[in-house]
Amino acid sequence: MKSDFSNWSDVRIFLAVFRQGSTLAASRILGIAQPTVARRIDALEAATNLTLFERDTRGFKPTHAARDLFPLAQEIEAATAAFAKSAQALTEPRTIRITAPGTFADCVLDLFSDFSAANPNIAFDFVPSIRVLDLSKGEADIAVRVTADVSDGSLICRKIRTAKWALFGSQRYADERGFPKSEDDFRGHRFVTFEHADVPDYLHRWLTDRVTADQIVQSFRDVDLMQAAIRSGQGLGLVNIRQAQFDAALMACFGPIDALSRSHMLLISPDAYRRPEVKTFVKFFAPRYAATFDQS
Amino acid sequence: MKSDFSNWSDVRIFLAVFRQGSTLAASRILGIAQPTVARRIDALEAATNLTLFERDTRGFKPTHAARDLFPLAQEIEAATAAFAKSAQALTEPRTIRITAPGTFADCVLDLFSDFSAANPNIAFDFVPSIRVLDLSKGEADIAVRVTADVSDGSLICRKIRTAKWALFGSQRYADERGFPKSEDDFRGHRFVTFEHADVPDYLHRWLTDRVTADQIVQSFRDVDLMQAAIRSGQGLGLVNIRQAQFDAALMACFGPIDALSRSHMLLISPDAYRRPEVKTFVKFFAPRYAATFDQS
DNA sequence: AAATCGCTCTTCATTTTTGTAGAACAACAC
DNA sequence: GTGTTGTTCTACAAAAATGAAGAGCGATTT
Repeated sequence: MKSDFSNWSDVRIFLAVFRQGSTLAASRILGIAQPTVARRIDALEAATNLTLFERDTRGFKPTHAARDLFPLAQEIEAATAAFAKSAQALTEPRTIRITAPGTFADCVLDLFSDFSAANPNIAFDFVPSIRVLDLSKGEADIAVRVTADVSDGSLICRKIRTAKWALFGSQRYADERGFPKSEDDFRGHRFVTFEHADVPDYLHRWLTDRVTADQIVQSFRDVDLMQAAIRSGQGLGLVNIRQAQFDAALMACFGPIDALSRSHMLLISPDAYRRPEVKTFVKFFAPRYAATFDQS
Repeated sequence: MKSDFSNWSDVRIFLAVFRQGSTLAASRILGIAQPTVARRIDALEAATNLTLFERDTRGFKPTHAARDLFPLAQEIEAATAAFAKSAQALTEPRTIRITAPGTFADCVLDLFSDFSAANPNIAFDFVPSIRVLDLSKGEADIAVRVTADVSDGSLICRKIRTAKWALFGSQRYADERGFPKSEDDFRGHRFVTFEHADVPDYLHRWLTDRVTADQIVQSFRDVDLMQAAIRSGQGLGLVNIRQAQFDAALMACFGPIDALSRSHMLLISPDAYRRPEVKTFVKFFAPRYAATFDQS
């Protein structure tokens, strides 16, 4: 009485033998040796205390007990098939759900176009801004965040860029008024600034906290226009350091302003990072993003 | 990519680890060693191409994929439980379905009482006379038959008794008229016979085929009465040889009449004979039946 | 009547799986 | 701090399952 039905795989063998009518035919279907098939049936019979097949030289003929059990064995088979199918589905590429600050889309749209061209089978779903925490709850796969603090240690966190800012002016401005030497030296200088409802205003606020309203000669809603104004000598303005490198006319008054540094992070839920398509995307995205500029 | 989900037992392990949260706790539940549990999970992950658990020093934490798969694994578990339960039910003693000639019940009722007293958990179901063939279709488990021919070779056939018959008379009859020497020597003799609607009449017909109607002096509907008539010398009559041994007054005219020999068979379907309660019954019944007499 | 085919069973060497024992590590209690 | 508990790993030896090859046996075909 050691009825120990723990080897569930034996019902796979049972079904094959039942359907084929012989252990030899079953062994061919199952891809295992015939003696093994016979041994598994012996084991199943021992486990159930039943005689499942009538053996003779022309094959294995199911007994009444086996016929009774057959439909139940099929149920098991169906359940395992569903399990396997679902497991298979989980390995297949799915839509990558990504969340990012509002300004993000404008800046890196090209990157997504490029990626989609190279990987046409990987789709994206841009989910409206949600908290970082929600990543671990599975509401999104990837989040782009500009804050430095990573609240949830279970998330994979990849710093893809540190945006640094400095105060720039033109040669003409320098000739006329000179450059301030530090952020405590703004008296008598003139500034241009950038403001937009969709963009975090910490740059603008940093300026207004340090200069009087009449020192700000103009406020732009477009970065390029503001840069043009700086170039033409209308005032000093905050520009991303790497972006400024492409504009020879811009000259930094002094070094990067640490208080304005912001890390750009890619946060990925570990579950998502296991998915090959997510890995592929991150690998593609991170270096290219580092080379891009945005205002946030 | 050798996704070969053939070891169904691994979902048993999967469920235990999922529920316990650690391979060690799971190993205790399952009664197998912890490294084995961990290895089975590794194997399942390899088979499904999924990471099912996040390993660390405090246990195995299910991933999202594992959580998705869990309900399906439970389905498999439920199906195997149903299978095991059904298999278990098939091993438990069931009613023995028995079919026999009409006269049978009267003759061996005591045997059933005795058996039931000794095996109170084994029940019987007397099914109305059906053909032998129906045994193999599973309509009954055991059949008692008196014919010699066993049509279906797949049935287990046990000859439990050969009933032989001879013509008996009393000393007084012998003194008055002498005994016939053979069945061709019935002229001038007188006979008694037995007839009953519920009993096959081959004995009676054998007699009427060989003697004239006026030679039969009396017909009884009760065997004991007929035997008493023979004893008193009223005529000769057919009596079961073994039954006659108990009645010293009865004398055989000549040897057993072969044409009247009948084998009593116990036919058992192989499926039924595998059931322990059926085996027990047959073992009990066969020798006792051989010691009993009946008219059929 | 002989040959062939499709089975099952047995044996034995090989491969695979399992268990045991112990190291290493984090969390927690005292 | 220190010890204890609960966990995962890694070896390595032991046990078990597997496969290959071949004997034997009926039924069927030639």
